[in-house]
Amino acid sequence: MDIGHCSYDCRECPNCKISVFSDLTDNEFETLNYEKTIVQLHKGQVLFLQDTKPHGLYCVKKGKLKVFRKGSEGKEQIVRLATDADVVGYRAFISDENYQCGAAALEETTLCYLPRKLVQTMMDENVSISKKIMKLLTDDLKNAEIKISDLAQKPVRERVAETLLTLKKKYGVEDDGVTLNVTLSREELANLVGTATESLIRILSEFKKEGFLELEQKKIKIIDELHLYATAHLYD
Amino acid sequence: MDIGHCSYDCRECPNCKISVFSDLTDNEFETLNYEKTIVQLHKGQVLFLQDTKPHGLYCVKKGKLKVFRKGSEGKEQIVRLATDADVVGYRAFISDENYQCGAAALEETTLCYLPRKLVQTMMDENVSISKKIMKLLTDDLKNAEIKISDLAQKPVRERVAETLLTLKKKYGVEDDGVTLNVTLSREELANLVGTATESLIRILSEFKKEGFLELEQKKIKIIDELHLYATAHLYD
DNA sequence: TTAAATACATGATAATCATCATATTTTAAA
DNA sequence: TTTAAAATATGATGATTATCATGTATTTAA
Repeated sequence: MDIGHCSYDCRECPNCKISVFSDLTDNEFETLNYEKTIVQLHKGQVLFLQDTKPHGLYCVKKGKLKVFRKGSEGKEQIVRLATDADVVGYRAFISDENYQCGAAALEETTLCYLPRKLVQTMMDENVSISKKIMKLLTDDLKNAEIKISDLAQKPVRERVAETLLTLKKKYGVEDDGVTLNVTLSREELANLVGTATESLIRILSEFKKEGFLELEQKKIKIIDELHLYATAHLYD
Repeated sequence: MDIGHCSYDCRECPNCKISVFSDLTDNEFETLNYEKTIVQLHKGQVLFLQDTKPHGLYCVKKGKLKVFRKGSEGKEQIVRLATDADVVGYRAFISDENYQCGAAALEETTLCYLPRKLVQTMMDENVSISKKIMKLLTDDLKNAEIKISDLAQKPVRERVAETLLTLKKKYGVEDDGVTLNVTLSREELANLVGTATESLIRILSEFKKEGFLELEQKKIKIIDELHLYATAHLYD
């Protein structure tokens, strides 16, 4: 994990228009520029560990991360995914508790680290930040509640279909228009769906046989999106 | 669902000391008293339905509620429980979306309904309210994330044990010190655990045979809490 | 480049869990 | 109170899913 001081103006960051920090004054941007730290993560590297204490929060400049929780048997459940302009590690930070999830990079990722004091000052001075963090929380809670009812009610096959569609929505596709723009191992995909790795693999093969997908190593191409939607039972 | 205008001063409400509205000025209390509406729900009555539009939020004065989500097969998954001083229906309200969960009373319940405008004014004028709502959100998100990893990783038996302990923590016990202070049907318990009703019933019987519980109709007595903790695998 | 390690894949099997059937008990209604 | 309806309980069965075993492919490191 490389850490270095600011090398660019946050106002130049393309995410600043859509992120939590979009409505800052010039003064606030100056402070942000000065106080923030750049964090560079290689694929697989850990940003923070479950059960450790947060000292600030992270804003994703570019890259992809998984947020996961380890069960008693050591198996990890991916609870959420993050990408450009997302904020990670903010739940524990806001509620002043230890992280209950860990986070790790899915690919080369650049983040900005904002130390506790900076965030607190900004939240106190600028109401729009609180409001936007609240929006993050409600969105995350919404998705978490959907995930709960899915896990309790849908069979694995439906959840796999749904997960693939979620991945497309979250990370988009490559230039060919079909290849999911994210690289996950089968194990990670299984940990996202909430199933055994072998079951996930089997269902991917089924989907391939049925013509819904094409698989090339870790690359997944969504060929028949409509049938995926149908098997996911998303709209009924 | 009985609705009536305020008959008492919110400052008298025992929940006001611990709820979201603990740090109000006298002026704000006056407005609250005037604008709020009392809602009375009998057991089983619905407070709001999934996919409908929220117009305000509800503060539980006294009672118990379930917040649940209906799956495509009509089965409901209980996502959260509420009791005195809890706020319900606030996620959808804050993010200005339709309810994605419904809510219904588990017993005779009294709530205060705060209409949209009132809440918005109060949140704008009083920062402490936003902060406390944010705390609600982080707590709910935390619990939701735990529930996700439990559903994905723990077998039903462990989840039943954990659910019983959660119920004890949330609603406490009767004067005898062992009887759970909440009445749920077996189906509701199953919908809370995320399993089939028959499976839930079977495991309750197991726990009874093993001496962890005593069952008298809908009343559940926790006799051997330590063994329940052990089977729930909560601390490892 | 080759060997070792890791990830992926698939079959066989076993465990978990849901569903169906049915009986009993409890609750609600006539 | 009596009857009907609903909830609870339990057994039998089948489907789903996890685990284990093993083989193949892919990646990584020497």
